Order: sequence, then structure tokens, then C-alpha cells
Amino acid sequence: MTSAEPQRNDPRDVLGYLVKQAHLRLTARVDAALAPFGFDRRALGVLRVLIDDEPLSQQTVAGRLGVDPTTMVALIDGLEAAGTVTRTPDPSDRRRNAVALTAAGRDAYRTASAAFTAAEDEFLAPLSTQDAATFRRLLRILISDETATGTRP
Amino acid sequence: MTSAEPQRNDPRDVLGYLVKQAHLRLTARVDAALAPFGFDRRALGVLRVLIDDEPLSQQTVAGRLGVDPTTMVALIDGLEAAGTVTRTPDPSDRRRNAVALTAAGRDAYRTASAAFTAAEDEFLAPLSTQDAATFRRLLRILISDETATGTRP
DNA sequence: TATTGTTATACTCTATAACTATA
DNA sequence: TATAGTTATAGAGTATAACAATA
Repeated sequence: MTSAEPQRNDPRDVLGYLVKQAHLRLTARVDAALAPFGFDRRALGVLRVLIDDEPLSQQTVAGRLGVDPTTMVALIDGLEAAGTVTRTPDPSDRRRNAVALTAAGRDAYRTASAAFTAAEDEFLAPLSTQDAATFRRLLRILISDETATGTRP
Repeated sequence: MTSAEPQRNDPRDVLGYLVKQAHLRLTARVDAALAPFGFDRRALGVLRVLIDDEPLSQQTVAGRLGVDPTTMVALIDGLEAAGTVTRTPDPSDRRRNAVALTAAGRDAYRTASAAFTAAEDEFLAPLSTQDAATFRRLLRILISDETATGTRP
């Protein structure tokens, strides 16, 4: 037994702990920054998808965000009740709901999005500009699906 | 309006998305690696705390893992039923349960922990050794609580 | 028959409140 | 009175199944 293992027994050194804590702290910051605007980060995600490319069907939005279509229903219910988006049947396929931003929704997105980005930047503030960029780069590599499981035939 | 903002409107560029996906993929890998051993990553966390420092009271374990004491009850219930840990009243304070590993639990921890570490390493495999170390380093910085909010008096 | 949206339902994870037994 | 553990309960968040309307 060549037990040259580094004894990674400190719970605070476990990678899953580090990533989970990072996520918790980031979302706590973002939630606090978003609280004054009346919608949460998932609702902001919907607006973010719509802002550059509307109207879209509910399922298209759900697909782009990687969330369940059933989750999208309640999300859009809330945004519609707040007057942020409208839901109108798509004339070309009346099964579809065309989801579009209202003028108020567009304004709300701009201010909330600025607060959101500021919260992200605050979270990254302990890192140098270069380290922050590295952090994003490494995350993108880790979640890319081309993680070489011998793709070459 | 000097709108020199970089237009961070792609949901896949949002930091929260990157961190959440990283967490999801890591935990999926770890869960799969742990499945054959009959306990999950939270239960393994309990064993990891105990392996170097047993016996401990339930609340001490809960405190070290940062989980609720009520969550710990069910966790230890499962481990006790599987014969991995024992729960015996602490003679010096009979309110306390002294939680200790059994011999079988010690063995189970060693094999499961090796599989766990291998899963973490697989997750990090797309990164160079140096980048993997950097990733851990940046995470530690981001979750450290000494994030300089003007601590000097 | 297949698809969009919807509702109802269930499941996981976690936290809160109230209880017991000890101190 | 205060604390360790326990139970019951409730709240997010998310997923599955069944259904209506439409294609």
C-alpha cells in the first residue's frame, strides 16, 4: 500500500463544498440586489432571454434557460401579473403563447439587470481582474460538454 | 448615454449559470460514483468528519458540516441502520449522542472516499494540473469571509 | 398522432417549532 | 433555565403525469 494520498479529509477542502458555497454566496448577493425590483433571479433570466429576441414561446424560453416548461408557467404568470410581459396566442400556431416584454418590463429589466451585474462584480471583487476572467474561463471549460471522452473514432 | 456596457445578455455567460452548472455536473458525477456504496455525498460528509476525530456529538458533526441539527438526525439514522456508525449516549452528558464509526464503516469510508476523490478528479480532468489548483484557489478566495470590507480600524 | 400550455401531484432538500430528556 | 436530540410540519424548488386545445 503506497498510501501517498494527501488525506483530503477537511470538509472545507472538498471541491463540492467550495463550489456549493460559492454558489450560495453569489445567489445571496444577487437576491439581495434584486429584492427592490420585485422579481427574483429566475424571473430576470426570463427577461434576459426576451430582451434581445422577442416574442418567444414559453417553451423556447424554457429551453434556452434549461428549466422545465411547467416551471415556466408560474414564472410567466408572475411576470404577466406584474405587467412586465404579455402573453398572447401566436396567430400562426394558436397553441403557442407569444411572450413579449412591455415597455415597463423593458425599463424594469434595464435597472434590475444593472443591479444584478453589479452584484456579480461585487462577488468577484476579491479577485484581480485577470483572476476573475480566469475563473469564468475555467468554469466554461468545466461545463463544456466536449470534455473529450475519446470523441475521435 | 455612453452605453459602453458589454451587453451580457447571453444566459450562458451569466456567472450564476456557470457556477450552478459546475455544481450540478460535479454532484452528478459524485453521486454516480457513490451509488454502489449505499450512501450519498452528505452521508459521506458525516464519515469524513468522523474519520479523523471520533466520537463526536451529532451537533458537533452538524456544525462542522454547516448543516441543520435536524438534518443530521435522519442522516445518522441511515448510517446507523446500515451499520456504518454507532450512536451511544455520552456517559459524561447523557443528552449527547456519541457518534462513532464501526470497523465496517471505516472500511466503507475508505473505498467510497477513494471513489469520491476519483470523481472529483474526473470532473477537473479538462483542466491542467495548474488550472485545477488555480480553480480551487480562486474558490477559496471567493468564499473566504475576510473579503476586505475595510477591516482595518 | 404529436405538441403547447396548463393543472395537479409528488418528491427532495432544508428549515422552523414544539416536544423529551437531561443538565 | 438552557441544551442535545427528536419529531412533526412547512416551505422552497423542481420534476412527472394527465389533460385541454390545437396542429
